[in-house]
Amino acid sequence: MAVTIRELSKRCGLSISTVSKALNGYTDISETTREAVTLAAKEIGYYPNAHARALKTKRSYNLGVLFVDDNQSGLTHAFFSFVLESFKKEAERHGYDITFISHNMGESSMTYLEHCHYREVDGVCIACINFLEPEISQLVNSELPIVTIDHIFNNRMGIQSNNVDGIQQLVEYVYTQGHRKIAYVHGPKSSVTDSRLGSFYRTLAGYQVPVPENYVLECEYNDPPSVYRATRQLMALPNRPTCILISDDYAALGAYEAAADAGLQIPDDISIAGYDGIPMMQLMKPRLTTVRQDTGRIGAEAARCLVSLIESPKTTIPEITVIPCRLIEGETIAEPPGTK
Amino acid sequence: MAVTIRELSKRCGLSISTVSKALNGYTDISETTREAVTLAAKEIGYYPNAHARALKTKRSYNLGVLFVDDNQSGLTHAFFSFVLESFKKEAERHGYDITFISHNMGESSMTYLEHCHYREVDGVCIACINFLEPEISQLVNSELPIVTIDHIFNNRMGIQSNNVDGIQQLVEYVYTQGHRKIAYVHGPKSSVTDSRLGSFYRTLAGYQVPVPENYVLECEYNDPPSVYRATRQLMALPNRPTCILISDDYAALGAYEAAADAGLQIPDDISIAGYDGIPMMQLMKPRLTTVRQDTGRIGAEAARCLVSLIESPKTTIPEITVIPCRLIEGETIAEPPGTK
DNA sequence: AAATTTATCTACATCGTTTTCGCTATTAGA
DNA sequence: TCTAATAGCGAAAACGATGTAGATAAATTT
Repeated sequence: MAVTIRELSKRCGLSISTVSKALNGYTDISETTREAVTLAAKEIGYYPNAHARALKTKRSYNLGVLFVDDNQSGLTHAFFSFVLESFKKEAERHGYDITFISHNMGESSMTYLEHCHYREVDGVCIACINFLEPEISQLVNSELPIVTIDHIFNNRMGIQSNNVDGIQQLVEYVYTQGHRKIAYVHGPKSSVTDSRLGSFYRTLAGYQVPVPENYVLECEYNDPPSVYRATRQLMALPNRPTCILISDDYAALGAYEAAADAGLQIPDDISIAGYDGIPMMQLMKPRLTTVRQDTGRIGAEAARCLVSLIESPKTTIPEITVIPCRLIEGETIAEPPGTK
Repeated sequence: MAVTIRELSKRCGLSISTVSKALNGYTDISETTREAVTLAAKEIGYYPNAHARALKTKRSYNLGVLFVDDNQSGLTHAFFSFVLESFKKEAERHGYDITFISHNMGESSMTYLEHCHYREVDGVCIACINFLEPEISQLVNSELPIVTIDHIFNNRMGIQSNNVDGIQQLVEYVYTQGHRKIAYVHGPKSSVTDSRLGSFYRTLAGYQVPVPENYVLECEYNDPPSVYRATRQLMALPNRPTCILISDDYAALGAYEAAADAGLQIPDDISIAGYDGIPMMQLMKPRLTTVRQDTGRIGAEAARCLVSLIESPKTTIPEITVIPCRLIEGETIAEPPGTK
């Protein structure tokens, strides 16, 4: 059994109130008793019971994490697991645990918001989800502190990777390498996809490079098979692109496979690039050229913002935090074949 | 604000006690009022506050998860993230949320056990950790329901993949493919490593295949660089092995890289195999031959055991649950060069 | 008809905290 | 020397639920 404040108070020969106040930094406690209490607390390993405290203070020191991708990859998501990990680390640094929000607890199914209320989380981080679901609106319209990753709701805090700049860097790079026939296998419609796709078109337009309609295909994020299919399709085109940009690093595995199955060498016969910069793809042969998103900063920033939103609601924090990203030159982009 | 039982009771024109009992299946409540209460609860979206309930009942419906690997990969662990995901799913099915146990909450650092008490978790799942740490002993010697994955404490419940059988299948397979010079790059000392290593030696002894001392090297789990180094070392041996078994799938990426850097083709010049069967490595070219651990069952079984341990402490559950695994024939094992 | 049982419901203590308010000394002010 | 201020502590009421023990009315038994 955990030790309670009552036992601690007995041991110190003080009232419960005094002990509580001593531990919580109230000023009407003498330094000597405070020290005595702190010491005794350490000795018997006292920690205030989180539930009792939450009940009284309405603060659970728990952050809800809402992360549901189309593939249900959950914790196994090749990219987001990194964001989550750093979110969690930063949250812990501030004294918060995290709780995954879902809507199927036991038999009873609850909405996301109900789950949040049930566990009384102090705030929620929403990431990588279908932001149009009504359940999400319910949550976003609630009074809960919320931070979103990779999506912006008006008057809600958001963390975003600089997708426009990322794609621009990437496109400029492949253009500089000599590519003029550049295809893009992008993810399903979402604000992230929109920024990247927009940046893709804009940058190429800047170079006056035309983009045939059939050079742009949709696939699922984090889903190699769908990229495999799209890549095969592109490779079979009469006017085959010399370079294919893929929605994300992990899914790019599908492109590696497609190339191998089509008998094409990367990058000699065809160039490819990913997006995300997950460590694993930097171990591939050839090393994937990609844009690294700073998962460490994205997650940590999200946690930091959420915490400060909770702990000092007045402070005006920038609505949207944009995290820079940077090109990683791997080995999957070469000059297009026949160049010289 | 979440809606409380008081408001619900007002709405129903009943006392708080009655409402509580109606919702908790007490028999001294008439069917009609029970229905009225349940209906009203649904209408106004009432859920009992988890903290208040936990405070009173001493049950938080929260499971602690303790997972700390040497590399601090945390949620990003290529293999364990799958186990965690299925653990979480199964836990949720039973109405439990999960909480990650750590020892650095905010400024104050607490032991794992203190964190468990603080959050009043109903039970703990321990996985992939240095099981010798004193903090772990403190936890294991506590009164908390505990289930371990891949390690057995006496009189504690444990879930284990059948490592002996897995390695045996693998060794038999490579032996059948004609290999006689088989090396093993294994993980650091642990019960899992011991079982696998033991099975490795035993199976080869059964075939009367000698294992030179320098064929067996230690590396870190989930750490491609250390496997890279070990593999390079093996490849540089005068009496080079024809086949190298690697500690785990993800780390095997280091072997792919090592082979490429040494100018060797897999599997033509050298055969390799992994262990775990994570999906990602089945997308590699060549597809990794490995032993698939059933992460779905391992995680789910761990959750199931833990929950039944919590909810019906009397039931005698098998102390140790062994989950079968199976060989996956990929493309990284071929007949040794010069065979014919 | 009185006594007893049964069926429903309610009052109240409780879980472990925090926090407001009041109490008692002691110190300072006049 | 007497009053006012202050420092340090404690009593008690919450927070939102559960669960025991009791209350009331109706039904049954004697």
